[in-house]
Amino acid sequence: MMNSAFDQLDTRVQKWVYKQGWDTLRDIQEMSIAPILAGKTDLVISASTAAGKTEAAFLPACSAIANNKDGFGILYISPLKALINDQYRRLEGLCDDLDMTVTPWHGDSLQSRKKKAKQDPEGILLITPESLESMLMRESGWLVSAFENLKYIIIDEYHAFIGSERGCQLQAVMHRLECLLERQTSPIPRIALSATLGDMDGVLDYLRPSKSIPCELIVGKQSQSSLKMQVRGYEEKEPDTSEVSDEEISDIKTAEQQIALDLYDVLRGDSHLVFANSRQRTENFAVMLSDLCEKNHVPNEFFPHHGSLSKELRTDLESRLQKETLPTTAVCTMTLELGIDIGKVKSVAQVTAPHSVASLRQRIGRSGRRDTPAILRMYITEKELNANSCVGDKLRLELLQSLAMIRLLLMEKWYEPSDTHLYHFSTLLHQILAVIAQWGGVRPDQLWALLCKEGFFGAVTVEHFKQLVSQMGGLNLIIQIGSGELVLGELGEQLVGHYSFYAVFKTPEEYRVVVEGKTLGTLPIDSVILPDSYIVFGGRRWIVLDVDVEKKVILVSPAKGGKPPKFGGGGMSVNDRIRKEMFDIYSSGDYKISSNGAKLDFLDSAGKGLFHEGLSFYKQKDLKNNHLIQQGSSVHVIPWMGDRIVNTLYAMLAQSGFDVDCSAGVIEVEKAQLSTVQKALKSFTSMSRTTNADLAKHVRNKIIEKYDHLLPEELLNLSYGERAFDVRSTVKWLYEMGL
DNA sequence: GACCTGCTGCGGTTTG
Repeated sequence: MMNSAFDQLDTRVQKWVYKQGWDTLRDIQEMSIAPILAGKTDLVISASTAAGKTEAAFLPACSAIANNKDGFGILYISPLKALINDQYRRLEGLCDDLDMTVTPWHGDSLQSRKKKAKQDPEGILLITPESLESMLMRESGWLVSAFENLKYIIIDEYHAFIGSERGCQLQAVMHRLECLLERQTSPIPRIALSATLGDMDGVLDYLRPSKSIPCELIVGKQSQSSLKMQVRGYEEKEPDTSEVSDEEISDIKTAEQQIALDLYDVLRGDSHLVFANSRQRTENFAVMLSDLCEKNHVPNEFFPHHGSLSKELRTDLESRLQKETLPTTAVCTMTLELGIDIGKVKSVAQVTAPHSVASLRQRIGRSGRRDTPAILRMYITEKELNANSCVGDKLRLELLQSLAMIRLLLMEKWYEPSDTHLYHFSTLLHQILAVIAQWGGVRPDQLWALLCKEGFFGAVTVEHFKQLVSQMGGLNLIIQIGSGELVLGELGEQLVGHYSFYAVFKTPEEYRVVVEGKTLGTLPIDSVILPDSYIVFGGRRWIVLDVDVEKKVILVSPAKGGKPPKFGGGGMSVNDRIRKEMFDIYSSGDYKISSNGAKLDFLDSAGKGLFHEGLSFYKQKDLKNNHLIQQGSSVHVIPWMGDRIVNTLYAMLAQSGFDVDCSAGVIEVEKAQLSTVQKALKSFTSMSRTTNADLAKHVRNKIIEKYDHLLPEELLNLSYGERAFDVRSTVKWLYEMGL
């Protein structure tokens, strides 16, 4: 371990490292020491889970503040309360040895601990962006003294912030803090810890848009651990009700039931994760697998885990996984994708195509124990074909997308870049209110300089800003007083005064699901649940006793039967690169992965059958050369491009009066002739002066972010248009297609 | 055809 970087650490930190029994530091830990101790640059540390990012940041940062006396030396910001609690436990030992205080500070942390830290701020503060926002708004005077010796800001799970509303708020809050502490000329170094990211340059720009100090990048070596993988195909049969009796029908298994049987056989007896993509499917698989345990008279080891389940149910399952004493399979959504400490599991199963390549990678990373390979099993269902099958089914698009994502991950090492060019006017409105609340009154030019000029609402022009401020005046959110300063209006006071103000993202209204006084979790208010109906929730079956609309409570009692409720949710977006890869696979007729000159096959025989069905339809229609085909009375447009371009084509066709439908990247134009649609598409090439906002004018529901309903129509069209459409790329594509 | 995250101050009850 003797090397110069390690020698620069505080001796007590060195001793702590020896005490852990580590013979060497990991590569990222070693590389981080010099730049962090120098403290002249920002830093992005990018590596996969369990590569030691936390220590890479904290070993040198703690060394640098080891002799600080007054005030917090390190401000650590995390997107999750659970992660703050995990990190507190991880840092306790090291900080004990340094005689340094660590204070976890979020909505659920102890009042006593917060009080102590307020009287004697010292060492490390672990906090959420929302709690930091509340400190800025309510205690900015105290902040100035508590942070007077602040040396570092460490941001954990940085990829979770990039491009989102919370990311916007985080940047604004960090910048406001730097201004409050008058540190513009000696900026506080920001250290961002992140999973492997798609677009590194974008990430470096995003961390400090003003670029007042440079940003360095440290990337961990890709882990060499091997991966065992199989994709399995299933066909959903249409039951032929004419020739079989009712009894026989009940014997026919749906594809999901068959998948549950296969999962039961292969997973029972060890610990695994099953990612099922939606809360409804998660509940369904958890209960099917539990039923199989009951039927076979063995103890249940399959449990659901998702964001609508109560904290208690979730932590029980997390700690059961962590203990590693009982075989445990969690059927889960992205709640177990990253962050929380559950140790490693033997294998990961993915039911239906993953939402993104980035998330597929995170999921695989959860599997594989010491010296054993990671194992991924993917279960894909396609519908049995008949005379009425749609083009998407005939092309076997879900299977094809899964194959494309696996190839992009393993062969190209490609992940989706985050979208950092959105407007986020909703968050800007929030920040205007927050800054006014912090200072009491602010001049419009000061607001503009603080929030927009420095760059994190960079796409916002002075004109946009004026429009927004005047709209806010009209709505009585703010008032301009004689001195020209803006202060809170009546509605503004109301919003800012309620505790729900601090979070900048939108949350739907929910019912609580309660059994005998114990809360199992929540359901969205628009899911229709009636008394006496049967539901599946938390992996068990219930009958609904009562629905209290006033108190928003659903009372349940154990029962047999029932189905998982719908949880609702928005749409998803597939990137151009994935659709192009899908096109390439069918064009070459080969989905296999090349490795050292060999072709690796990873598809089971049923999956191969489905693949060849899709491929033969592709060839029959010559889709390599035709992006438009006539099927009966409908014309199908198949661009093999991402959802932004598909949405744009869809909107253009709809506004030209066509009857259109869209699914999985295929647009169906009903009751139309090929030549008519072709002519229409050709005419769109002259639409390059149409803006994304123009297309958004015709969209009915554009309310996506928390304060969208308070925005002027023009700004709402702008932000929705940029999110959903891409006219320029669409016109370019139309030209390239020779249209 | 989707998923996830967070916030206050105070009043009540339980525990040491």
